[in-house]
Order: sequence, then structure tokens, then C-alpha cells
Amino acid sequence: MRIKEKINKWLNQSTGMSFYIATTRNPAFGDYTTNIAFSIKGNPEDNANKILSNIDHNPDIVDKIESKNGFINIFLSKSALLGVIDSVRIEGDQYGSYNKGKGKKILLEFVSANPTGLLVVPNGRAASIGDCLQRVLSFMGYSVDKEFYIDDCGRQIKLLAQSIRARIMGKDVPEGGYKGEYVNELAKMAESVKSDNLEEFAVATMVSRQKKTLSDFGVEFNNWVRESKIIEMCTELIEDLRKKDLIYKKDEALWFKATLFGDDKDRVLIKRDGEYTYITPDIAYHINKFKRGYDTLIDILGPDHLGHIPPLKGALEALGYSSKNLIILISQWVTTLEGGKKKRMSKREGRFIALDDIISSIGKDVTKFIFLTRRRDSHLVFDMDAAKEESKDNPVYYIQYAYARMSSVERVAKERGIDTNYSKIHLLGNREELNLLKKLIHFPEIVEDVEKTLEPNHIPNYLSELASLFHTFYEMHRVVSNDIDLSGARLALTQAVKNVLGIGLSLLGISAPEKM
RNA sequence: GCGCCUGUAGCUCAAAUGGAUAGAGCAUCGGAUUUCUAAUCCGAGGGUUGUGGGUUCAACUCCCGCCAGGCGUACCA
Repeated sequence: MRIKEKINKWLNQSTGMSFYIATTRNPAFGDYTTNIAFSIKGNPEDNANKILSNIDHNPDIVDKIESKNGFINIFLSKSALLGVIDSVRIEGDQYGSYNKGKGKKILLEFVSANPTGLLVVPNGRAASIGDCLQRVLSFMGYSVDKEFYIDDCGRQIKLLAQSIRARIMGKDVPEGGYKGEYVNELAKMAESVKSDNLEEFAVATMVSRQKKTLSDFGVEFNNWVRESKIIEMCTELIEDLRKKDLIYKKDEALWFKATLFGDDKDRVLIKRDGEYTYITPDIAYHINKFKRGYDTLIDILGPDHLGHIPPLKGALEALGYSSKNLIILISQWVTTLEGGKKKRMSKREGRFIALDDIISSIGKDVTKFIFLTRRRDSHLVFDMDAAKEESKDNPVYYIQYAYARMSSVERVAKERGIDTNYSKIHLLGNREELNLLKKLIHFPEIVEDVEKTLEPNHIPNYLSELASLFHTFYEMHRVVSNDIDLSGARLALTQAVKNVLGIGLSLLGISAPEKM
């Protein structure tokens, strides 16, 4: 049981009240605090004192419990703090995980970029977040698959093929066509393989390039689903809706009664020309996901997909699926700065920054870290020049360096024949050591926070803080010294910190180097 | 017009159910290394959290108005 739960149980047994325990930020207010005295009528300070008088002493966990300004502050005992070293040792690379998901099946769909171009910076953001969420949710006992939806139908593909054809013939691309350099490359390749189906050739080539980029980024998908396969399911979808009397013809198009399900207008499923609109296969696709046995679907989309959400959720409800089981996360755009100026992106015009270029110029770890430290909602600014220049000062190196330093300490200890000694950890006790122990205790709470909010940025923030505490400790105290017992104890602490740092980095999909 | 998102230090971003003195990195300035990696540490300056109200013992956080920006509001995808 985690310390927070132990505290909760203890307070509950003493007083019969249920407490909300929060972590404090200021050490003067203890390690944990509760504001319960504010939620009761009367003067908070009196309430706090009254509650305090009912609480039995619990020296195993708590050193001191006191009321201040109406808050009840709890100071952990040294033995409770030291206990975390054992927890980390026993749980190893599973420290912080627990089977909350109980094998519940989740399908995470993200990136799903059109195969009409290379992956760009915002795709990298979605890739980082999606991959991290998969790792965290798996860590928490869910069974998670990652899926990429390939839009291989529609006008855009025809346009891409036309653009390639124009390039082959040495002409300008048609109006609104794709002008990027990669189109020229596609044209050359198409000529050499003498492909007779230019559309299929272009899609296959672009998909494999995107796959390569993602693989270089350390992101692998379980499934790649093509819209052209999903299209086949649309007839059944329409039929199901027809049976429920939820469609009608108007102006020679087929409409879905989306307004019955909270949408502000009805939506066209089949256009006048007989083609499906974008949302039709999209609905069929999501139904197909549920039919494949997933309990929860999570989509990470760009803000340009906002308009799809109401008809999609509406259609799911219409067909008896709970739209609550479809969680849509919007990952905001990335504004790219180059030369201090906003760079207006346009794939068609060939104005974009390819994810490949970012990965090769600043590295995958730095790139991921930049994306994962920001909240999904932030409209982040990606300054290319600053990213290149500052990449050596990037906080991710600060964390990795702490990891490498610890590895180095272990190597030195080994050379000198000094072993980790868990039976001596009671020798730990200076401020820097205690701060590290307190931080380690919080790790499981941080991971669970990400599971709850689906917001990865808590992990990088936490790791930076943990690394900072380690660097401070390292500068002030020697781990490996002539004092064999103390060295053994500090090695035990170092190992615990290293372990947690390693888990955190692996949840982010970022490497943990033994040497730098 | 309406809907979603955003606005925090010079810059990029944090702030764990509303909680106590709003924190980091970069940049600027000053210090630290015969000892485990200086990609480090210690310290200084820098804030009316866009703005005006409201709720609350307590507001960056919740509610309303306003300003600014992104996106959506297609028989495009």
C-alpha cells in the first residue's frame, strides 16, 4: 500500500472522516496536508485542532502532525521515507505501476496523417503524446494498441497523382496541386518502376516513408488501417441507420439526422455525386473499432477535426454505442518559427518542416521532450533556430546526465569493491537525501495522474525535479567514500533514484544513457 | 455571429479536487572544480497571471463581460 493510502486509512480509522490528502509544495507545511477543516462549519483553526485531538499517534508513518492556519499538516517519519528504497528495490522497473486497467482494451489512434506528404512537426507532437500514453496506460494495466488510419481515398490522392504525372512530363503541377520537393522524387521513382497505378504507387510510397520517419522517432504502430478497406463497411452502416429511420434524402443527397443526437445540424453521408463524405467512413471506422472488441477508443486529433466530433459521437450513440467510450484528445497546432518569423505551413505549397529534418538536426529525444513537456492544449511555438541552438542545453540532457552520473557512480563503486548495502540505509538523513526520498515517494502519484488526465507533461516535469535534487545531492555529498557503510547506503539511494529516472524516461520513450 | 482552445517573468513553458510565499529552463549578472562526469552546483535581478467584474475563508485555476490569437462552423479531407 502506498503511503498516501496508509495515511488516509489511518486518519479515517482515527476520526471516522474521509480525508482528501494533498501533497504540499512548501516543506514548512509538511509532506502531506489536508484542508478538511475548511469544509466543516465553524472556524477552520478550531476545527483542525478538534480533529487533531482525535487522531491517534502513528509513529510508523508519521513523525509529526500539526495544525496550522486551519490546515492539518503531516510530516512523514524517517522510516516511512526510507521505506521507499525497499519499494523501489522490490518492484524494480514496475515501481509506480499497478493493475488499474485490469486488462481493459484501449485503442489509441494518432498521427493518421494524409499520405499526400511527409510527416511534419505537429505530427511529431501527436506521435510523442500518443506513444507516451500507450506506454503509461500499459504500465497501468491496460491492454493498449496503437493504430494509424490511412486516408487513401478521395480527391487529395487524385490530386497528388496528377501532380506527380505533371512532374513526370516536366510540367507545372495543376492548380492546387502538391508542390513539395518530395513530389519530384516520387515522379522519378514512378518513372523508374513504370507504375501503371500512380495513385496506389504514391500512397504506398508515402506510407512507407511515414513509417520510416516514425520508426526513426521510436514510434511503432500495431495496426495500419486503410480507408479503402473501411469504405466497404459503409453500406452496412447506412443500412443500420436506415433501419432506425435516422437517414433521409434531400437535394439528391443522403442525410443523417445528427440533430437528434445533439449536433447543431444534420450531416450529409452520401453526396449528390454518389460519393461518401469524409465522416461516413470515419463513423464506420469507429464502429469497426468497437466491433474489434475495444472498450475505449482514444483519438488524438488536430484542432481541424473539431467539426467531426459531434456527428461522429452522434452516430455512435445512434447505433447503440456509448460516445463516452470515445475519448477525443485535441492536440493543438505547433506554430513554427524560422529566422524569428512565423512560418505559415502549407503541404500543398511545399512549405513545411519535415519531422525527419527535426529528428536529424536536434535528435529524437530532444524533440520528444519538447512536445511532452507541454500540455496538449498549449498552442506551442516551435522555434527551429532556438531548438537547434539550445538543443545542447535542453532539459532532457539534464535528466539523462543525472542518469549517466549515477551509472558512473555505480561503476566507480564497483571498481573499488564497494557494494550497495540496504541494511545501512538508516545512515541516510541529511536534507538532500531526505528530499530525494520524498520525491521518489511521489512517482506513483505522478504516473497515475497521467493515466487520469491523459496529459503526459507531468512526467517530464517530475523527472526534471528529481534530476535536480540528485545533482544537488551529488554536488554536496560523496556517494563513494572511505566510509563503507555510508557508501553502501548512498549507493542504495542512488540505485533507487536511477531506477525511477529510468522508468520515467522509458515511459516517455526517451533513452537513458549509461554514459554521456 | 456561434462553438472549442489559448493568453502567466525579456523568450519557451510549469503550477498535482480551488489551498498557504505563482515555479523551472533559456537569456542577464556574481560565485564554486587537486576527490564519484562542470551537459553540474550555489546565489541575484526579473510577475497587478490579457482586462473588468463576480463566487469563496482562499482564484492562474470556477462563473459572466470585454480584448487579442489559433481552429471549427462544407454535399473538402
